[in-house]
Amino acid sequence: MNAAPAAAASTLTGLILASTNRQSLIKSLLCPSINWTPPLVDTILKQLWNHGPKALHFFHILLHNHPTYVHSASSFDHAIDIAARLRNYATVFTLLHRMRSLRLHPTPKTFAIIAERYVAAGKPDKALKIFLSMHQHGCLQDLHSFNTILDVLCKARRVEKAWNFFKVLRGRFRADVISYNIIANGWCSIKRTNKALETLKEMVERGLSPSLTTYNIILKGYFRAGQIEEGWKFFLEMKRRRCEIDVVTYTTVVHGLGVVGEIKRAQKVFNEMVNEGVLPSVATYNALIQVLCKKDSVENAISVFEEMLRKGYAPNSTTYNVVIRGLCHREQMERSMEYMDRMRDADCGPNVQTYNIVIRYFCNAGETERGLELFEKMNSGNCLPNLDTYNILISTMFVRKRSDDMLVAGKLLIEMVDRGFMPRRLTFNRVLDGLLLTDCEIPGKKNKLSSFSILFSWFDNVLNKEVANNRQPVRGPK
DNA sequence: ATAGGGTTAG
Repeated sequence: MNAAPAAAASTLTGLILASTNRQSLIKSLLCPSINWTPPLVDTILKQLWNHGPKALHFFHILLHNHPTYVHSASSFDHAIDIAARLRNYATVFTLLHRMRSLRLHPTPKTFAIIAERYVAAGKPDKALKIFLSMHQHGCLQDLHSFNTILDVLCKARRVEKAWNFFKVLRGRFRADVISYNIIANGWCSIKRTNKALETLKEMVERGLSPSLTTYNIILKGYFRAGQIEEGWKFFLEMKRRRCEIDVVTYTTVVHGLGVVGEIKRAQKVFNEMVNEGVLPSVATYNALIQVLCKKDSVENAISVFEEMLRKGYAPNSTTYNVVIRGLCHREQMERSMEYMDRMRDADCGPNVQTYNIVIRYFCNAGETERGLELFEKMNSGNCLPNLDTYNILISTMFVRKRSDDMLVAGKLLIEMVDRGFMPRRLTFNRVLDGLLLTDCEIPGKKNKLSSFSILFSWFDNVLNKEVANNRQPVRGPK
């Protein structure tokens, strides 16, 4: 997308976030000078990702109140993703049916989204059920969608379930090398390298040949499971057999050696790849920079970062975040702030992960005010806090044992629920206890009691839904 | 959005 629509999207996102009155928001959004297009709507939905209720509100206004604009299938997918993440399944199915009535057919992607959110909510059987019912929604299952559902389960570490499902249906869908790679990678991700090898043995017995991706999966599996020398031998064997090893292979080895502190070997492999005619990618640099930060020195990491710039690479937000984290870790907060500025100059963030890193380090260093300052800054900019941000800040509010901090914790708790984030029950109880104690100790109870009662009403509200006790990482929009 | 390589700290 070029700059103009992106800027227009940010302005509109700001307008939606600032609105408090439904009628006036409708009026602003229906203003005839706004040229609504699917990419514009998609961009706004992505920007509102960490404020799900407002995102859905916006989507519904265009859906129900706009006289001519019709949502695209991709905007529906975003809205369904957001509703599913809020565990608002009634809305998910309403939108799904609405898509069909508008003759916008739900695609395999739509079902992949719903399945992924079910799995993240701890309902893998619902995910399988929605996959098996796809054809009832006018969307045929094929090998592609079969592989997708397997991957969704594996990425959420439900590998056993994926494997059982796979065994039942592999004949019907004519499982291919990609299906097996997905399962093997799943086993590797839970450090069961031997199960991965067994699965691949079965694949070969069924007449399918491993690909370079297959080998890269096993290579990574060894390193991930801490089987460094097995990984190294496997890498040598790949070279000896003249597999066309690629940038992914090298990146895996650089990272794998680096995380166990084998910095010299990692650097040697990094230098070797260029000689072999395989150019490092930004991800390769990120791997090297990260391991230098962790196991060597942040100065050496930064010199690799500078070398990367000299060679004409464009660092991405991961690169910056890795450097910033390294600096924070060495208590060089001011320098990490400089790298945040460089991110802005490069038009590459900072993103919510960047803020979470620096906020966490300020808070852990006892500089609560600076953490809160950054939180205010992201809130007023175009970067909305996520669940991690709230968890970091709320737990920080307990360390100083100050009554004012309890009030901030209460305010943050209300705000996060308002934005569709479900706090853990523990968080709820801590904040309530904190406020209760404060109320007993401090004169001028009146204000405290009123925030207290707001919290109680929220508490009821949330208990009637379903308090999330599981800490599944939530994947962002695609 | 059919598979493999970089992002937290616990």
